Amino acid sequence: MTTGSGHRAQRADARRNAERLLAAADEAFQQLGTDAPLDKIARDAEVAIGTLYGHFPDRQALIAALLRDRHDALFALGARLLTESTAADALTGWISAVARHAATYRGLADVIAASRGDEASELHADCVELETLTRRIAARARREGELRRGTSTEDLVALMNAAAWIRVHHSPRRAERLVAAALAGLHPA
Amino acid sequence: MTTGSGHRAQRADARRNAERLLAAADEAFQQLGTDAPLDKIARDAEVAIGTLYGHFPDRQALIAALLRDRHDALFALGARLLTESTAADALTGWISAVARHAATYRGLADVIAASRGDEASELHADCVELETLTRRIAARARREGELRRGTSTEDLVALMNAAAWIRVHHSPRRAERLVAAALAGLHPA
DNA sequence: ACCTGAACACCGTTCAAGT
DNA sequence: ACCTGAACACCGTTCAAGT
Repeated sequence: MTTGSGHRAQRADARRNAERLLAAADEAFQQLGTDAPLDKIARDAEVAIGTLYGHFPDRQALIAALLRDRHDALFALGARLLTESTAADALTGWISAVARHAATYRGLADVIAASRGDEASELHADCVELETLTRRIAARARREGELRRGTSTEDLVALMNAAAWIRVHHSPRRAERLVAAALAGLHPA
Repeated sequence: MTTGSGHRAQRADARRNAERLLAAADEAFQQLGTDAPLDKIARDAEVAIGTLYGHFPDRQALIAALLRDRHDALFALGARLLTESTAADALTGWISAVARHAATYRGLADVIAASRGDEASELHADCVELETLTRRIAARARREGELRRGTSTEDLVALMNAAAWIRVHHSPRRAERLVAAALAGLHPA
């Protein structure tokens, strides 16, 4: 207890390290994909490798921390689409937005797909939230005659992930064309 | 020259090693995906790691050798579809067959997509052949009013790869439903 | 002509020792 | 409370030495 300033100094230092690590990780993932070497990230952040593990117990934790803000923005967009757009616009807008998000880093679509089935993953809660929003947006589209009855939530999740994969491995344009074609094919008309 | 039997014995041995390596690689790729450890493959084949590199200079060479037979069968199917099926059946049959093929190993869709743009890849020639068949099957479908005019060969290649990705990361059923939806959406009607 | 395995580099992960 | 980096295991790749 004495002064407390020692504690504050420590925490500020730790916080600074965490931020440097996140910045380095973002750049590494952007350049090399989600399986970029962790020791390179530590080196770029100018901290020891043990410090990285101290802040982020595994690669997933690092990815989850980096996606935190993006996910919050994405979920806010989903809520807005549900109330402020037509059912059709909400559906196409949501699928595109999630596909764009899951293409933030090469390999992210694979990580997200793997987290869906893995309760222990630090991304699992985000996947559940994402699926819930997809379900609600899909339900509205179905109710208003914009989506075929047989189409499941997981069909749409698969479409979003596949579109993200195409964005990375082919091009954003191809991805958008596939989404447009698939949604046209899933129309009840 | 002497007897020649020495040479034959050597070659038989080398051939046997190559076959053991291919069998081990097939099993490893099937279980662990295309980035399975090469030293595990050598160990399972009961040869030294140097022997693996002697036969297959890199991972791509190993994958290419394993796909050789499958690719030949796939190309034969493509040729058959062009002559022995309706334009519509040829298109759906081809897309499904390639998607199923590219999902043989986890990670194979990524390898194939990467080989498309890489002339140095040992799989590049196969990718070109695959694209040529896709182009011809698509051209016929377009001519016979089964495929929208704006649809490019690469759109279809992207669809096949994405379907393969979904087969692996979601399920074959989702993949088939996406292909059906996308092709419906790409119909001119 | 082919095989072997030691050697080196690289990366993930832990932990005893420091402040 | 946090940081450090040595230590170990694992994997990719090469190559000198063997047959």
